[in-house]
Order: sequence, then C-alpha cells, then structure tokens
Amino acid sequence: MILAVTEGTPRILTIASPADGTAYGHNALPWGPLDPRTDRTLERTLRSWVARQSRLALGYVEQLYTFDEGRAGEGLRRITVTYLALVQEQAIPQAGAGWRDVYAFFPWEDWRDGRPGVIDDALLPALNTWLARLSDLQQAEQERERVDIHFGVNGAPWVPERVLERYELLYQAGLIPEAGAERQPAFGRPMALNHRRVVATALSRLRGKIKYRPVVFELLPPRFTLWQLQQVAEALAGMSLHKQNFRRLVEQGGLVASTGEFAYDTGGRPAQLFRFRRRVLRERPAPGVGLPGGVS
Amino acid sequence: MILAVTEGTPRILTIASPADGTAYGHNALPWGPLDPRTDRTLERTLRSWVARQSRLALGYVEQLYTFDEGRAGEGLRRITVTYLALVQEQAIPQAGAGWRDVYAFFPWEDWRDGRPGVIDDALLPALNTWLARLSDLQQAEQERERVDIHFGVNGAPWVPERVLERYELLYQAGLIPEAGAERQPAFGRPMALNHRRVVATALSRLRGKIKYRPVVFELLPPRFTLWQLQQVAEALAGMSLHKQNFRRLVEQGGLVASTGEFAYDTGGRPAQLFRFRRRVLRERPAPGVGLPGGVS
DNA sequence: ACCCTTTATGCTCAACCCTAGTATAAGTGA
DNA sequence: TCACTTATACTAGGGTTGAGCATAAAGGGT
Repeated sequence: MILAVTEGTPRILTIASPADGTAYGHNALPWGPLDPRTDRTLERTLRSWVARQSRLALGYVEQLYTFDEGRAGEGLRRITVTYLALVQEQAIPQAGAGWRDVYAFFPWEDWRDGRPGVIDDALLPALNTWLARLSDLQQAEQERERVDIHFGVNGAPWVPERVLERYELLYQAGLIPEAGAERQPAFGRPMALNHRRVVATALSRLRGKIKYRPVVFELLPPRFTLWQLQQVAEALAGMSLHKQNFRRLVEQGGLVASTGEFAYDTGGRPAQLFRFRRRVLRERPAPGVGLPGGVS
Repeated sequence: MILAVTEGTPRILTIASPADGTAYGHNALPWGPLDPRTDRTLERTLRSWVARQSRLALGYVEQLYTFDEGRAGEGLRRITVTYLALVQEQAIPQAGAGWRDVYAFFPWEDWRDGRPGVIDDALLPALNTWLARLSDLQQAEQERERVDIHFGVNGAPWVPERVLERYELLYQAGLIPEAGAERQPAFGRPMALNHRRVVATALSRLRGKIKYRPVVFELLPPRFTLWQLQQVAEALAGMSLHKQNFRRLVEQGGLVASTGEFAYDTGGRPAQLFRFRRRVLRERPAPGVGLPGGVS
C-alpha cells in the first residue's frame, strides 16, 4: 500500500481491479507476483517492482502482514506479503490507477470534524442487530465487550489505532461487502480481495507509530510549515489537534528546526518554514509527534 | 519463537540444530515446513504444529516478520514466516529441546544490573575498529551516527526496544558468528541460520508493546504478586524499575485487582495476590505496564 | 491611512503525572 | 526479643499537558 498525504487528505494509490470473483470494478492495491530472478530480499524486489510499474521511488517502506492464500499445487502454498510505503503524491501515468482518499474506505475512522455520524447512524445499530441475533449468549457477551472496547461504547474511549480491530469486527458481523454483505455507503467503499484489510492494518500501524517515530516527515517536502506538519499528523491520526500545543510539542521536542525562510501563501501572517531535525533521533528515545487529546 | 519468563529469567524454547552449513550444535528455534493439507490460516497451522511437536498450547501469538529465503525451483520462492508466542514455562519432553535464557544470546541487552560491561569492553571497541576501517568517509560518518543512536553513545540515550537495530549493526560490522565472525562470548551465543535475528525482532516488538498492551499477563499465572509482575516486566524490558512507582502505576492504572489472597513465601511481609483486570481494556486507551526511568 | 479578517506565534495557569525518596507494616529466623 | 526481609503507604518537587488568552503580521476593502 502506497500512501501520500496531500492538503490534509491521506490518499492511497489504487489500480483498477480485474474481476476477482466477488465483484467487478473494486479498487485494488498495486500488487504482483514475485519474480524469483530479481533481487535477494523481498523489500528490494518490491522497490524495483514499484519503480517499474509506477515510476515512484519509495522512501520509507515497512513490512505489514503475511497472508496465507491457501494451496497452490503439490505441497505448495500461495503466500501474500504486504507492505506499506510512504511517498509524496505524484501523478501516475498508468491507466486505471489513481489516488483515493483512505477515509472513503473507512468513513468511521475520520474524527477530524468530530465523531462521524455513520457510527451512531449505521454501524452501531447494525452491530447491535448482529449481537442480538447471536444464539450463544456467552459468545454474545464477549462480542458485545469487543464492540464496546473497539468502538468506544459504554464509557470506553475511542482509540484511533484500533483500525484493524474495528474492521475485523465489522467483517465478522457480516457488514462488509467483501464478505458478501450488501453494499452501503456507511460501511465504506469496498476493495478487491482482502485489500481493505491490508489498508486497515497499515493505518493501525501508522497511527501507533506516529507517536514514537518521526514517520510523518516521510510524507512532507523537505521544507514545510508547522501547519502542514500538523495537517499530515491529523490526517493520519484521524483527529484534530490543539494548534498551539502541537506547535509546542514539536518545537520543544526538537523535531524540527527553522530554516529562516517563510511561506507567504498562508492567507494570514506568513509562516516559518521548518525542516526535520534528523539529530533528534539520537537525542530522544521515542521521537514522535505528540497526539494530545483531540479538539473538535 | 516461544517465550516464557520464569523467576525473572526470560527463556526461549530451543531445539538442537542439525548441521546448517555454518556450524554444528547451535541452538535453533522450533520451526517446520507448512503442510498445505492443514488449516486455513497460517496462525492455526502454527498452533497445531506446535501442539503436535511440544504439547504446548499457545496463548498469545503474534506474527513477526517474513523472510525471503530465495529461489525454490521453477518460478517459486521459499518464504519463512516467523511468529512470537508467549507461554508459561513447562517441561518439554522432546530430546534436544530446552529453555534457554534470552540474554545468553544478547548479553548487551540486559541492563537490570546496570550497564553491561561487554558494551564498553568489547562491543564499542569492536564497532569503532570497524568504523575506522571504512574507506568511504561519508558512509563512515553515517554509520558512526547509527552506532551513537542505537548504542546510546555521545549523549544519546539507550533505548531498550532497539534490539533489532543493534543486532543488525553488529551483524553488518561483521562481529556476529552467524555472519562468519569468530565466536566470542561478548557477542552472545550464536543460533542456527537467521534465528537470532528472529529473536531480536521479537524482543524489539515485545519491549515496545509492553508499554501499551497488557502482554505481560500472558506470561504469568492467573494469580501473582506485584513483585512477580514487576520481575516479568523487568525481564522483558531488560531494566530495573522503581518498586513503589511500578506498584502505583499498575494499581492506579487499573491493570490488576486484588484477590484478597496472600502469598506467604516472600521472605518478608506476605504479598497480596492480584489478578489481571480484563476490564481495563475497555477503560483505558493503551493499558500497558509503565516503564518509567530505570533504576540501578 | 485605517479597519477587518485571517493565520501564525507567544505565553500562562492549573491539573495532572512521574521521580525519588522517606516511612511504616508484617512476616521470618536467630 | 532483635535483626532482617519484603510489602505497602505516602509525599514533596519537578516536569508535562490541556485549554485558553493575547499578540504579531500578512491581505483586502474602504
């Protein structure tokens, strides 16, 4: 999965999916078979494969999860290894390929404008119906607890990084079109195969990682304003942050250094341009951008 | 990799390694080929495989990293998918199998009795020699920075969870017997193939996860004293913690609840027996055991 | 020139949390 | 009984965070 954040919108690179048995026209993540003749490591193979397909040079790359796709002939299995790459958005010449808003696939994950309405209007009612239909009462109680924990019900807080847990819950509840459910906007745009699950995994990882690793900077140009930085952080975290405090955390945390230059196209007072202070890596144990309590 | 913590010692299950081309008699992690006839998911296959081999019923299981082992015939590759499982130690009937102290493989990672001597006596001198021999000066500077950051040199703090980064650095510097280096006690006991790298990956993950997920409890019996809990946390983190503060964090964090029972075999005042408060999962966003600043 | 709007940035106060202790409780064995 | 060990309670001080107020510096309209 290749992710970029442009003007506050997190976008992933998708390709047109061929018929995959379940539906037609779903978005798909770029993928392909491994060519055993190429490089020695999986990651190198990935990089050269992407370079050939899309002319994108991947910077940050991280392995996500490996799936077993089942038997593939005599004593063999087909395995899918998934990766996350962070880039800066860039035109893709390939037909059918394009950048799509991540939150189109997960409408309930974007809390930047407050709690999304779909949660109370569609997801929770549907989950409750599912719970009510479970015949095994003990299992129903366990599943109710999962719903509470992951969807922040009954006093539980909403935890942004539980993206995958929420997706799996919806999947198990039979609410996800990829699992055969009827397609409804509230449950997000479907993707080919298990690709939406891969995106959920990536988002979970990223939301966790952002707090202790300076990954956001991979998504920004070398020089940026603090507001740009904050917008990227907010886009990934899916929540709004207190501007002055964000600034303080990032500046006092030594994550950025001023370049002395200014951006005048802000619409108000010009903003200083900053750069990532690479040295922070050796100064602080877990240099991430703070994600303090959200703000509506 | 199967991990248990017994009386403050973190131990992994190892089996005797057959000749693997590099050496004989190295420890190996339990592993085996996937049988395509078995279960649908990798994790299930893993569980049933372990159950058959060692009669251990795995509780917590987490996928780690997937390695590409290279070509395996016409258009195929051999892939290794690695897992971490947490259990409670238990006798293993199998010949050649046994539990081994993790820190025998990574002597530099155990800071519970203060900074390990091997770091200054052996690792840093060897790393410096390696740096001095690099001909590309710019690369040498970069590598020096990596050493600083990961080994806590020149004002950088020691960050426990960078286990993998440290191992890779030592590996690249040619100091690891698995890479052909001469075997020296300071660089830890070697393992078969790339198994030590797998252990390093697991330890990194675990040290990171312990702070925001209540994974420690998987390694403890249902009832435990706070001191037992602290010892497990210290064993994984590789550092000593302030007893009173640890107690406060864990108790006030709602991670445990008293059972009303006491353990009288402490050697002093009897200790209350606690149990894990599962409900904390829905109360707090990131319920891990706090790892405040270390204590010598 | 002046005012209004917009965004950037500086600063402060109070609540909270963690660190590093001291102090006390309740067992054991000599 | 005392000396010792471990468990547990409590606290003063420093640092961090949350939330908001205040000021700076641009553009546009009059």
